[in-house]
Amino acid sequence: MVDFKKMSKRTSPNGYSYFRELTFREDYYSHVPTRYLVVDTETTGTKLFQGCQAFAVSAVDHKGEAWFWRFKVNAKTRNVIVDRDKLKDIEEVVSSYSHHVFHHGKFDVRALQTIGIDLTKLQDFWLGFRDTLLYSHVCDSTEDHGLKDLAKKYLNVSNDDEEALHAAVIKARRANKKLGNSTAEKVQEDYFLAGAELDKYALCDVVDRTEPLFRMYVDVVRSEKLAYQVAREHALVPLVFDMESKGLRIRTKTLELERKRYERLAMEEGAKAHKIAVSSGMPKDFNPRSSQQLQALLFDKYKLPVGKFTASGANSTDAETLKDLLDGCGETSKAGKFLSSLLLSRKSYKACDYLTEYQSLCVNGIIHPSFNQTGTNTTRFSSSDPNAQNVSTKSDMPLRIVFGPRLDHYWIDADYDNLEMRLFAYACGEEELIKAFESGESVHRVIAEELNGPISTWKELNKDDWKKSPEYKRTKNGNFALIYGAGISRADATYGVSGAFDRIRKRFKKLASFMQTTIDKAKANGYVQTMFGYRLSVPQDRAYAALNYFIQGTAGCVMKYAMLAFSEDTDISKLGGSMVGTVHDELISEFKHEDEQQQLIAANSVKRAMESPGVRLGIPLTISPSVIYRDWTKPSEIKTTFVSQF
DNA sequence: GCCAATAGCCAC
DNA sequence: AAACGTGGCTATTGGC
Repeated sequence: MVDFKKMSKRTSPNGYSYFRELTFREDYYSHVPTRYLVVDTETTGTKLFQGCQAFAVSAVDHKGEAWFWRFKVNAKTRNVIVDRDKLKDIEEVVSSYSHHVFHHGKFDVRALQTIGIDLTKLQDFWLGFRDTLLYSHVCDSTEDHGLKDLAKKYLNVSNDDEEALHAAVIKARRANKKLGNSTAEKVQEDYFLAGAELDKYALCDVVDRTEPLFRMYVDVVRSEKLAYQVAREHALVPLVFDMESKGLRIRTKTLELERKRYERLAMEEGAKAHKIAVSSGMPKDFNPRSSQQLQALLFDKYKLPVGKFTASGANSTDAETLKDLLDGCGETSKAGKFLSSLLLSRKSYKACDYLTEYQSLCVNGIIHPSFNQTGTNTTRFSSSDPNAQNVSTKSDMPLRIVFGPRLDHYWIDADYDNLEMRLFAYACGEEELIKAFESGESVHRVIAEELNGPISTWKELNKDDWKKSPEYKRTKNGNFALIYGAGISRADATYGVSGAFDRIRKRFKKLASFMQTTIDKAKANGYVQTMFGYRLSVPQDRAYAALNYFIQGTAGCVMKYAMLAFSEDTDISKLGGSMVGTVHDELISEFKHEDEQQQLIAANSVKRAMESPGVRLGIPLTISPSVIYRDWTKPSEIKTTFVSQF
């Protein structure tokens, strides 16, 4: 087992000071500053890179003195009409405090930038920055972190103000529409149309909600000794803020060409499917994107055999089911022709939808995904507008091709090698698996041989590439299922070997006992702690997920520390490198193109930064950086020379 | 017109 | 009751 107590030394690996620095800062986050200002903004929408702006600012200070400023909004263009005097006033008040409290401050700081107020320029702004959203996640990672929900739950503040505002906005929208102005998709984005209801609501948010919540959380964090974790989340905010500002370059020409290509394919195949459906007796307005109408055709008209069911008991029409049906009825039958056109058009629609979304969020060739520190139950980031963490890598839909480094720049794209499985093996202390990791042998293969016999006896062994053999692939999936908390039957089915789960537990005894202890702990305490001590509450009715929380949570922590290391690495800052995105175990950073020697320094530095959390844990986390010149689908290998010291 | 539920599918 | 985790986005559908 890893001796987590050893870590209390708070030493920092490879010369990085972030662990020590966070310890120093614990005091900041477990005490209420003597003077502070709570700030909130109201905006014309959430997409601040797409023209949405702040139109109102509310604030209250430690003494209870409150302010409210509001700007006019042009209802036609949705542009905020900025009043210079008010702006000056806001700046004067805000800059007279060294501590600023927000709920989701990253958003408010960005919102204020849209009207020309840049808080990040204030002296030591990020040091005085406090965010109740971050406190909320540290104190209870699983609960809803929305300001209204928290205030209702902990302060018993009603949502009357929001309901009144909502009603007023719906009314105002109708009037606005009559004037010929378009309304936003969501009611919240039209809050600027309301009158006094908005003013009241905005003040409530700071006076009755954020300010008292802040004081409450500081107490909780002090008494439950969570300040270190709060410090870590706060330390990340400026890095994430800069990462979002930087954004990813979109290869706009490729995007448009690909979008058109997928669109054409979607239309063509959709038309074929439609024609067949109508000739089979479906109405002329038959919509192949409707699962209900599909069910009527496939299971009522064609009488195809029912496969699996959806959560609510309907006959599933997902791709897996349709492929099975296609295998069953053959490609030449009417139903078969329909199904193959449908599958292709659906896939193409999907690609087209993604690309259309990217296009709509692209500004001057750059896209700025949000990375949300509190968006998951497990310390992972979530990403939105667009979600940069689910860009298709499929060979028949390689959408990563539309993302790439800026001109005269390259990316260092590095991901951890089998991060979660590795953390699992080391956390268990399972020597044989650890040995496999340290010798570079495939752990999936070790387990595959346990379940299927020696590799030489595998039935469908592909000699050139055993990783493509079904034995290997099934085992890999099974290992993931294990980490995800699968039960016996699901695990066995995924491994494709009956009794697989039990055999693994018998062979790897420490793995079995670690799984059980983790679940027991979660049942007893209501939470598990990652290897770095971040507390993750586990829903009581789903204790089986505890292992996943532990592993995924530890992996999430690894990435967060890696990002801290990246930002304090002097070689990287000398090269002007900056992070542009992360996909859970992958970190993408951008550097200006100079020469090969500098590129090697960049790759080595990224490797050093990303491996440093492993040094701290005593777990060798290996990463292999690659270089990207043109687009995200084409990494080229770079030989690094850096070796982490344990 | 508004909203929530449902289904489907992309990533790790 | 069910038991494979964490997310985000779009389209359809039906209730109010």
